[in-house]
Amino acid sequence: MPKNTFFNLAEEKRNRILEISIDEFAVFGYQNASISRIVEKAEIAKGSFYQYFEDKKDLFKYVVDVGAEKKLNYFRHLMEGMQEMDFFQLMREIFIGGIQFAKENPKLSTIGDQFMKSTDEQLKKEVLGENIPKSNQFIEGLLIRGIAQGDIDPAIDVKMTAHMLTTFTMSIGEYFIKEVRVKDNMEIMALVDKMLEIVKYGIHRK
Amino acid sequence: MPKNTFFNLAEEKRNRILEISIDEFAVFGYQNASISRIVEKAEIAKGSFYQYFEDKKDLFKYVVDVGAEKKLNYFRHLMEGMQEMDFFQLMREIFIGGIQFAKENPKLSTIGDQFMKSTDEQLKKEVLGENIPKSNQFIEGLLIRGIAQGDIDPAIDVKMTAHMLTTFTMSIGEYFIKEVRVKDNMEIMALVDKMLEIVKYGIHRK
Amino acid sequence: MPKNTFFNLAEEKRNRILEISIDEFAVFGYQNASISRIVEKAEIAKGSFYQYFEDKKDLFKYVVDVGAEKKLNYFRHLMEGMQEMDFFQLMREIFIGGIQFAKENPKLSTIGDQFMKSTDEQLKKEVLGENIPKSNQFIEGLLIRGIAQGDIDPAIDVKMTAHMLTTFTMSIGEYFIKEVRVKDNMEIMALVDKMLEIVKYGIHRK
Amino acid sequence: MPKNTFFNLAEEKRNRILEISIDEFAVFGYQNASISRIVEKAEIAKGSFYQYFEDKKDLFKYVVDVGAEKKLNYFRHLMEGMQEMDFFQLMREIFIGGIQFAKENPKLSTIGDQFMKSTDEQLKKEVLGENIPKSNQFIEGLLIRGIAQGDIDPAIDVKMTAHMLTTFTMSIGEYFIKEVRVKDNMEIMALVDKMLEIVKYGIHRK
DNA sequence: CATGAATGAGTATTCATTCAT
DNA sequence: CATGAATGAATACTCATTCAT
Repeated sequence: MPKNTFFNLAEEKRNRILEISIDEFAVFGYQNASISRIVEKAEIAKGSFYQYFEDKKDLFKYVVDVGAEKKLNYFRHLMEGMQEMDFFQLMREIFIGGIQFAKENPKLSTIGDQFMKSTDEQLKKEVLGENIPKSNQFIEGLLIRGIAQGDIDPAIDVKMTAHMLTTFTMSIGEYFIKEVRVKDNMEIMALVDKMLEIVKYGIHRK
Repeated sequence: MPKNTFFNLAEEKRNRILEISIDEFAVFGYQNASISRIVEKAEIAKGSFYQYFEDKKDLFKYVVDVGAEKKLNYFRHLMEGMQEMDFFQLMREIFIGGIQFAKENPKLSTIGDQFMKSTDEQLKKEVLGENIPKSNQFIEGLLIRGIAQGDIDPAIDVKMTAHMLTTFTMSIGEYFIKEVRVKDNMEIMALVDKMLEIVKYGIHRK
Repeated sequence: MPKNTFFNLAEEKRNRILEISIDEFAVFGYQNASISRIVEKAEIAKGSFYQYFEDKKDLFKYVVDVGAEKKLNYFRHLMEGMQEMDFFQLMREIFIGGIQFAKENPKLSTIGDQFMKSTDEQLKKEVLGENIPKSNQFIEGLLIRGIAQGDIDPAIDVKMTAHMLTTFTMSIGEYFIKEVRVKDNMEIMALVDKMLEIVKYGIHRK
Repeated sequence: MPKNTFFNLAEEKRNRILEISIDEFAVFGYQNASISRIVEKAEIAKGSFYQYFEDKKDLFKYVVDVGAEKKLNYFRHLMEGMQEMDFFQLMREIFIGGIQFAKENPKLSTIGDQFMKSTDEQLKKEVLGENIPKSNQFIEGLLIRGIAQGDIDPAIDVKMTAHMLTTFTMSIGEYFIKEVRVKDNMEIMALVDKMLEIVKYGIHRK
């Protein structure tokens, strides 16, 4: 976590540092991001940086947290309506939330994707803390609930299915950014529905 | 490509260098891999390294190639029987081949996965040559063929479905390495078949 | 140009670095000068060096500039009296200025001479900027003026004569350093006047 | 001197090595010339090179010697007619010989010029041997003879005048290569005569 | 006489971090 | 809280030369 000194900063300055850091990590990734470049662009002294953050990792952790926090907001409304929705409606919301977040925060999205895909387990542990929040587990929960409520085939392997869906959920934003470009929301919805059809009924000839 | 000097080396030495390089790239990734560390571990002089390889990228390219070559061997038999198989049988072989490769070559598998997931497009272009072979396209081809042969629902969005399956194909080795540990082959087959069931018929309650 | 950090340094330190760099370039020339040797002698950290200068070329450029600046000072007074002097009086001043500079700044003089004689046109362009100031042209101008004022034989080939005189002007400092050793100024003047006699009337038997 | 092994080589090979070395030194100068590049272009083994030559310097020495030898041939005829010529006729022959050599052997000429201008005294001593044959001395001799024979003003400072003329003799080839381009011999003669006029009668208004 | 692999000290440059003011 | 100079280990890479065969 950043030190108190950082949060005591004038908002304008704090935001400037944050935005520039996001830019840096989005473009260069964690390893190749350069503190020197950041402080130069942000027009703060090198020493000041280390008064705000423990070190490079501390800044990165913060940026990732900000992204996660923002992303969560795209799902907040879910929690409320959750009870009334079945599994596929929920997945629909999750897909849409993920895409929306990626569309509106492409840099944070990129940082998050890159980070999740990285194999630097050491870094992951340090950034996410001990409790690497297996996003798996959330979807696993949904699947179990879906089975209980009779939406989902009880014959599936839950863990594996959760992995399939998680993997895919995570790659979805990237796919929309890279391949689909910015389509209007109607088109996005249509594509999401086609995806869900597949998840639901598979791809075999009906 | 490594220089001839490398291939003229005694096999023992050549393998030592290769193995140590694979270790290095698997642990640190391309950017953070250190030539100094490699030559030290391999007990060769720095200058010697540069008699064998143009530069770091040349070594990496070689390691990736070795991995690709090895992986291909897991699919060679496919090409033959390809005509008689339907889409789902083919996917089954692809999954199994991928898993087998990952099980038997975890480090090379890691290197390949990391590399494919990396966002350093420049590096990709240089390592893979101009024609970055979108693995998407292969599966796209299979899907189109599957539709033509009546195995697959013509209503699907081919591009998107190809992306779903590619994403998953690529994460599958990783999944087995990380989650499933080394199970016996029977169990693996069973799991693969469950996956295919899902791809084929979806997860909804039948 | 060195960075501000360099000019903010304590004068003692700044001079130490400058002197040691001058030594290094004078002895080894640009190509063979070693940053490592410089920082070691100057007892500064390697990283510090790169806080002061962009790179090796930046340091060299600075050293050359310092030399040029110093040399110019030996000619400043010329500009004023220029109007009243004829060509031979001007050349006299130029010779004397060059010799004086070389006598009092032998290392800078060496560096400048070496640099001007070097065949690395790329380096020259980068150090001197696009406008490689052909010293030829200055003397060409003086010759033309001399002809107009009736001091100089209009039958000479101006370009070639300018080249003769320039070449000689440049080698003059070197000559005095190497061959004549440090004589008193009276003797130097006498020699300079003999030179001018030759330039003026040639060496044939009168 | 190259080792005997070099002179035992088939003429074709020996010449190939020589020509390629001349190219290399002409383009890169002594310091930046690369043995690796030479052996590669000449298609000989690295080890073979060191069977022919002691080291890089040994090769350079040889190349310089070859150039000097060739240059000397442009002056051989001089020695015969020397007795009948006066100083200015001799200088004329020397200028013309120098230009001719530079025109017909531009690479060797470049190597020689660069070498003579270099300030690496250590190298000079090693290449030329202890008795650095001051070309000064040759012209000094001519001047003294000229004075004795009544061609030249006895009032001149012989040493200094020799330096002036030497400096100029050496820069003359360069001047013709760089500025005058390949003119026909008539024009060259005319320019040489103008030069000599200046040396003889100076540049003052007659 | 030919070969070419082995060597290792050397190069310029980068970068996160510390520390004194 | 701000500053920016100081640090030094680390990086990829080069090159003339040696040596065993």
